[in-house]
Amino acid sequence: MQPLAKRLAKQGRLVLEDFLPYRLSVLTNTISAQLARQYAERFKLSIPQWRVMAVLGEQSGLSAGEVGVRTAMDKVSVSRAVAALEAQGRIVRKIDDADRRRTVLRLSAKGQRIYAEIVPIALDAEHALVRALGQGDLQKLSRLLTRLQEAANALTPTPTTRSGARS
Amino acid sequence: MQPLAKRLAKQGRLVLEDFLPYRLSVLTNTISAQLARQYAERFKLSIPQWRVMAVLGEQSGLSAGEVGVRTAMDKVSVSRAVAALEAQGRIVRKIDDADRRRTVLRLSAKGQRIYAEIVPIALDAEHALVRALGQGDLQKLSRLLTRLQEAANALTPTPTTRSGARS
DNA sequence: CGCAAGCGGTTGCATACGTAACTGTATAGA
DNA sequence: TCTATACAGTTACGTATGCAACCGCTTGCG
Repeated sequence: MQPLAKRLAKQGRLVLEDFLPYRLSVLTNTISAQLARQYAERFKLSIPQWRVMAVLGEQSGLSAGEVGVRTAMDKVSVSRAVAALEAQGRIVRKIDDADRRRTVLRLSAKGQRIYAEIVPIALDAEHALVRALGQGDLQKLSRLLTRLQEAANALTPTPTTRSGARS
Repeated sequence: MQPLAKRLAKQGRLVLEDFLPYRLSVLTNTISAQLARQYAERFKLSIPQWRVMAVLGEQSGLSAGEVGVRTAMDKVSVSRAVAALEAQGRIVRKIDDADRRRTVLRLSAKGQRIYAEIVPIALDAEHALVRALGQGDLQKLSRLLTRLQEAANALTPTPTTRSGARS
């Protein structure tokens, strides 16, 4: 950690510590590990499960596929998270009558209570991260992340549903 | 994706798409998956292995523990990556005479050739990401990431060696 | 010395994850 | 209507990953 350094790889040489993908990876992992620990300890929730609850808390009645799109998770991850959440009695699954391949997902009453507990924790965590940034910095960060994500998407061969990930 | 949105979670509600840890996670995963694919296809290298080579290419003769610090990987990951790289004939392991618990690591000639091939690819990938950003944006991004990393470190209970991660 | 405690590194085990194959349902076209 | 194809979601399988126990070596202290 240099005090006021360039911190982006320079011509020709590659210094891992300054390499953007590496820095993003370490940062993300630090944050995700921290959040995962909290969710797991307090609610026995994995990050995929937490993501599913997060989208269902905002918009109820989505199908598994729609959840996948909104959480950037592949369908297998969604399927597993949904199965676990259902086993815990936190969500309810119902086969769509109009199309019996689809299942419609909702938070149960219990799931809603947990959701209500988790949201402030998540927002606090986010706040703790951005506390050190000014208001202008925050918007700048947001814009930069959007641009980087677009650039990253442009690199991937199949810009179909992206998958995996943490947080 | 809103055209010019706030994109950071607002008071009370939690919109996953705007939640900073989530956005970072998706971004990192997109990038890491892309890099991992390239390394794997062209060099049969995993990201942990690539990281080990990256630090040894910059500074030869480190111990496994030192590699761990510089790559933000835990010692198990380092151990496995080193074992694989040695099996591929890309690095050389030598027991330290002064302290026979330690092993000193170096790239082999073959390893150095591969390293020389990979560095420009990695830098190109980084360049493709930041291409859309201006020079000022780049420095801003770098500073923001540094601040966020510091904030994230402050949250973790044991600020000892951080682990895991991709890229 | 001799032994307890600590450190560098590895291995075993249990879990998480992604890819691909599979089940059941819907649908377009002959 | 019958059949081929596509789609939603699940299961199976191989690999990767983290934690904890472990092995050998070193060192501090009696």
